[in-house]
Amino acid sequence: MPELPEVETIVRTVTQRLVGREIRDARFYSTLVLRADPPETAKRLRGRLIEAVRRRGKFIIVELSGGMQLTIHLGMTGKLLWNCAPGVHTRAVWELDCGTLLYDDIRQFGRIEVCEEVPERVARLGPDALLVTEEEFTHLLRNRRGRIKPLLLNQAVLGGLGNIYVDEALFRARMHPLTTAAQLGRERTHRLYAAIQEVLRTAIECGGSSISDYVDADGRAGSFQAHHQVYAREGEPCLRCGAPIRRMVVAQRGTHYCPRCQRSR
DNA sequence: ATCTATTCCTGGCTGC
DNA sequence: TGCAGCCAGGAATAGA
Repeated sequence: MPELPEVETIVRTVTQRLVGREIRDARFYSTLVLRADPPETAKRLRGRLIEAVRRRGKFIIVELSGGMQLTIHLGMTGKLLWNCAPGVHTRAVWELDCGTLLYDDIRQFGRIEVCEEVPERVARLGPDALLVTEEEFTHLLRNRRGRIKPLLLNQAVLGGLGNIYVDEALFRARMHPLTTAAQLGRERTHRLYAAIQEVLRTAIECGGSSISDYVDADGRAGSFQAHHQVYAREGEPCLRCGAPIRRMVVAQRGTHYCPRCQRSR
């Protein structure tokens, strides 16, 4: 499941290879992923130079000459692969002057957009979880009556966190997933902010988490799953106190926490 | 504003 | 071995 650290890893893997290169041709095989006309979209890309590759939240944004933007969201099972052979799950191919970039996506929850304006779904994003300052973060939580886990998953509030990293950050902050955001004081807000930053930075250093089949553009798996302390550890002992990790459903997501360490509501 | 349920998808797993 | 049924979840959407 690609979240911020996985997307960041992919962007870092492909940036140097792509910037300055030309898109010679593009092909799209799925109108679930590309909700537009494939030949027309390919035509808009042909001959463009890649000026920059950026990440915003979980989006990959490829800036092209002439103000065109290629925006990719990996959904649940999307992958960008460099110089790989296409397979049954290949949904898009970009032929560059120096190699081939593939978009593979088993479940097709991912989306590809090509347009000159910032796509609506990118414009709606809150501040990036990796770049947000503690002051901004404090402000985001203020006057929120909702519970902390759904709030952190809300991309319009904070961009980039997904289910795994929210659970891991809440554990490290020793905060219960159902804690009301507005009732956090300065101390607990600081603890949560620090936990999010720590989890994201360590996960990026590890090249992300490979839970099901995530790999970066060179096919390398991440290793942060070895550092998971609660995610997918239901029934296993808490690494801090030994109590069995519990699982419940919050915001329709599997939510993993230690009932002893994460008591504060 | 905030909540819940539903939809989109397919591979992998469970249980008969 | 086969197969039905269920589960995983990011994000949009509808409705309460």
